[in-house]
Amino acid sequence: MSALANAELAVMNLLWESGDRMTARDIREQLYPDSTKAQHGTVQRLLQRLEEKGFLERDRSIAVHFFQPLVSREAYAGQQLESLADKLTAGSVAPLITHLVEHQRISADEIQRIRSILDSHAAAEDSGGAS
Amino acid sequence: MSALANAELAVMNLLWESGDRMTARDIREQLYPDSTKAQHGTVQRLLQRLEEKGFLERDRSIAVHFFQPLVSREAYAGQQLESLADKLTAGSVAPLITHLVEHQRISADEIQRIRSILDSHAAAEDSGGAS
DNA sequence: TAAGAGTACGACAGCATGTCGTACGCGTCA
DNA sequence: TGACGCGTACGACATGCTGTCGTACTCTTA
Repeated sequence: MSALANAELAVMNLLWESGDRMTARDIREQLYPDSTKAQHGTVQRLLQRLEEKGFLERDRSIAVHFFQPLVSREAYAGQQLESLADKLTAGSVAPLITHLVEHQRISADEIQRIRSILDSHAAAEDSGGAS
Repeated sequence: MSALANAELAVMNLLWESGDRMTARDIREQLYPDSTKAQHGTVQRLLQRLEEKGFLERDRSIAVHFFQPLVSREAYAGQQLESLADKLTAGSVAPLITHLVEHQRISADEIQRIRSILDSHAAAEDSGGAS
């Protein structure tokens, strides 16, 4: 999975936040509030490229297509993080966290949230699925 | 801080791994094992751009310059992770971790490492450095 | 001073990106 | 039925970044 450019990410953000499928018109109106005629094509182009990249799905059964994400924000974010770890820290996420924690770029609140994520995972492992 | 492209990252990797300052020649020989004359300029260009971006420092006091990183791998990695979180999850790192944990893209070992990072940070907060 | 090694940087091709224009399809309504 | 509006498909282009190379200049040293 490749990375998304700015405008492409903006489109995906709309789709992720809408929670429902959208038409190209919906997207254009939100992306370019002073919606001129020209931006029409721009949005179509962005949607087309996002479809090629496999980030969204297009319902062609109706004349006016509907668009919805194929990749969730969480999946994309997770994959980006993985790719970062692969490139920089031999696939390991811990060093990334280390730096953030040590330089206080993570709030105590965040730390607590992460800890409880890890804890709940450990609990699941214990009760059931450990390999 | 911007992102590094492939060739630039390769140079930084050499510097990070060497643990010492390097000359352009060192870098060229490791980056292009079949080191032709032309790659000379390529490496110089890469080094120049990395210097402009603030990723490395050049010792000009000698005719043959020495290069060393200004940004540690950990700092760069941490910053990239932050930037990722800013773009995708409103600055919060927890959701990124969540996905990785839930989809088992993190080993139990890694989880343990992260947990101990968080624990040691909490200990430091308790004993002394809380704001 | 001539040669060799190194530095500085202009120039270029390739690629992705964002943008626009245009051709075409399809339904609607006078 | 024909014109119009709206939507899709996509070619084309300017821009910016990257990696690459060539070339001019500098410095040291024999």
